[in-house]
Amino acid sequence: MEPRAARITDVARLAGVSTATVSRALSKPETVAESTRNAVLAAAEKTGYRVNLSARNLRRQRTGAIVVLVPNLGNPFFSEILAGIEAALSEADINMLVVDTRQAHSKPQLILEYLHASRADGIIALDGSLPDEILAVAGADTGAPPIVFACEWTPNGAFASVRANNVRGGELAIAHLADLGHRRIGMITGPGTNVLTEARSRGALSALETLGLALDPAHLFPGDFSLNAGAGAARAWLGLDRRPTAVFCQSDQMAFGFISELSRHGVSVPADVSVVGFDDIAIARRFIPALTTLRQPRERIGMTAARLLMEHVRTNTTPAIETTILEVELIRRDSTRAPGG
Amino acid sequence: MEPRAARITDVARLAGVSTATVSRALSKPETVAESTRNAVLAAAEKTGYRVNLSARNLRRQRTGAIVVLVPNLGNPFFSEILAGIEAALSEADINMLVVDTRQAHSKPQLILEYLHASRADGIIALDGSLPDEILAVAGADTGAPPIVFACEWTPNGAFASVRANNVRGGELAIAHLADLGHRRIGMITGPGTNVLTEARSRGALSALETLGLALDPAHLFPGDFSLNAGAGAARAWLGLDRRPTAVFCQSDQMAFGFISELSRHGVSVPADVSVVGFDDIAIARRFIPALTTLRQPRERIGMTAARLLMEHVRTNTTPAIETTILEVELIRRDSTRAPGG
DNA sequence: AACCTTTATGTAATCGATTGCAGTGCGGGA
DNA sequence: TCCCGCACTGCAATCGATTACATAAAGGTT
Repeated sequence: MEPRAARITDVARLAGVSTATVSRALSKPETVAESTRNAVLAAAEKTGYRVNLSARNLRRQRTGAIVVLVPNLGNPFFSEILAGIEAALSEADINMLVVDTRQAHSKPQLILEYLHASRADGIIALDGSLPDEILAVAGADTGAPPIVFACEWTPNGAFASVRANNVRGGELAIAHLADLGHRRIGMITGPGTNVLTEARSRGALSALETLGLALDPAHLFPGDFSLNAGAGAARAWLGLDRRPTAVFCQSDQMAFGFISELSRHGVSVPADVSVVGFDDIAIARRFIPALTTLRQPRERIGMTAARLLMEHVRTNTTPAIETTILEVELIRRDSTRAPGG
Repeated sequence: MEPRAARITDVARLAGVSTATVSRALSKPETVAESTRNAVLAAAEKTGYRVNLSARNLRRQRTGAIVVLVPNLGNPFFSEILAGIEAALSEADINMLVVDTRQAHSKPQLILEYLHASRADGIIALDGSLPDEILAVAGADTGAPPIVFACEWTPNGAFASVRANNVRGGELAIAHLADLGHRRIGMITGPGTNVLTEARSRGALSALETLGLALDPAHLFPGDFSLNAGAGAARAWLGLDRRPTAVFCQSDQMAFGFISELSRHGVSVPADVSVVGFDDIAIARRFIPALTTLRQPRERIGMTAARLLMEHVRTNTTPAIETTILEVELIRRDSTRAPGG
């Protein structure tokens, strides 16, 4: 047996009322008489009625979903942000659609599909480097759904965003190393065009300047946040005559790659070189050595972005270009110590 | 200016045809005359028309989305599976809804909402321990959407699933350690009720038996796949008189926790004890020491599950209770060596 | 008693696209 | 010339729920 799914008319008939009353009894219970409400609820229960969302959404002109644009779903860095977003959305009974934007540059059409009110009520972008083509559509007040950036943001600053205080993170990393007595400090950066790279670098450079320390260009290792980039930087470090005694890695992943590759060449952290990471991903406290790093509240960033977006969805407004900055925290562990120890 | 979004009637008017023709020109182009088709496409382009999905879905009686039930979105283990699912779905222009099931036991109603045809055309469950209440509904042929399990599965085996050969993984882990000369082999398991725990343990135990080795109950450390569980097992290991010379950890995370905690107590891997993990997550090759582990093709598991599900969605059939098993591979790295070396 | 509120419910239009069925016009075969 | 079939296209019903508006009944006021 496979009975057709119950519709609102079935419930109405069984309860002896009109469909309008059923609809009201379920979504605005206080507007119908108690006896009627009970009859409707009983009938709904009996028939196993569940509202048809396509019909509701069509009528209400909304979708009940927001989409999250993730630069690379396979990267575990994003999972906690997603968890935060999901937690906030599920409270409000809103669905989370997840889309990987790896193809965004080759096939922007694919992503553009989502920037449309009939797909989603709003958008959270975790990817600051979406092609201009897409940003233009998202920014125009052509009825595209509201958009909020989380963690990353766009260089032109044309959208609301929720993010960590990356500049401060860069400052704290350098200040910590300098406190320990380091004077020759290197840095492994993210991708050159990335906004996080720029912010963390700016913080680090300004701290160095304040301290009267210069950054030797040979001690600046360009990376891309990945394990392999860290390993590559390690090989560059090994090739130097005058090596930095400490290195600020702009992501934990790069720190792991760096330490790991050094270890293979018999160089030990923190004995031979101190390392600071960024992110405080779960494994950081269990790496060997446990990694000193900057914690950014990824789950909270996700939740905050989701709440901000929902607010705009609810009030049907374009998000003001506001930037919410959440603080980072230096977590001291075992990968840093005084130089030459 | 915010012009109302173009509807199909707008396109029809501009192209001088009926809405029926517009609809056909867009979704079954070969059924309309070429000249008409061009006129429609031009009109669609000019008006910026995008089909309204709620309306289409209502009429077509489908949702164009499948939902993925994730036990804990914050756990990075799942991100690669999600990436695989997303890749397969996006090819077919199907959306991926992600839902965290952490609350499934306390509020099964919340998850039940999704087991309904008006929410999603199908379901992929990454969580083998959904409450019976939910499984009953999913299994009944009450019009609930088809469901496929990925990575995990249900103990009663009542659903189709795609998974790694966990039993074989357990066997390979033990065989590898025995090959190296280990005779006293311990094991850190996952949660007692988990199907993965059962399968991996079964493989390990049968391999031990084949080799004529027994598992000392004191060498069986109950865990839960987490970093902390591994650390806890390390403390138990340290407390033993006769310690195993090798330990098979049923997840990489536990292996990291185990190695890390041992390291804090001056015990070194693999010099003092060999360790095999399970999963081959990205960091495994960069841990210190690089982790010997069993690779399971997580992305491929995700893709395969998604394709299987889509097939059933397309043909509108309940998935036969078929089990697709993908092979695991032993990756030899530096955390294992001959005992007493 | 007449009139006004308030509360509860029903009627029917509406959201936007799809598709079964019916028509139209044209070309070819008998 | 007549008829049939084919290729297109249009008409209008349909998917299922929501909600503006109308109506009815009950209660309150003067």
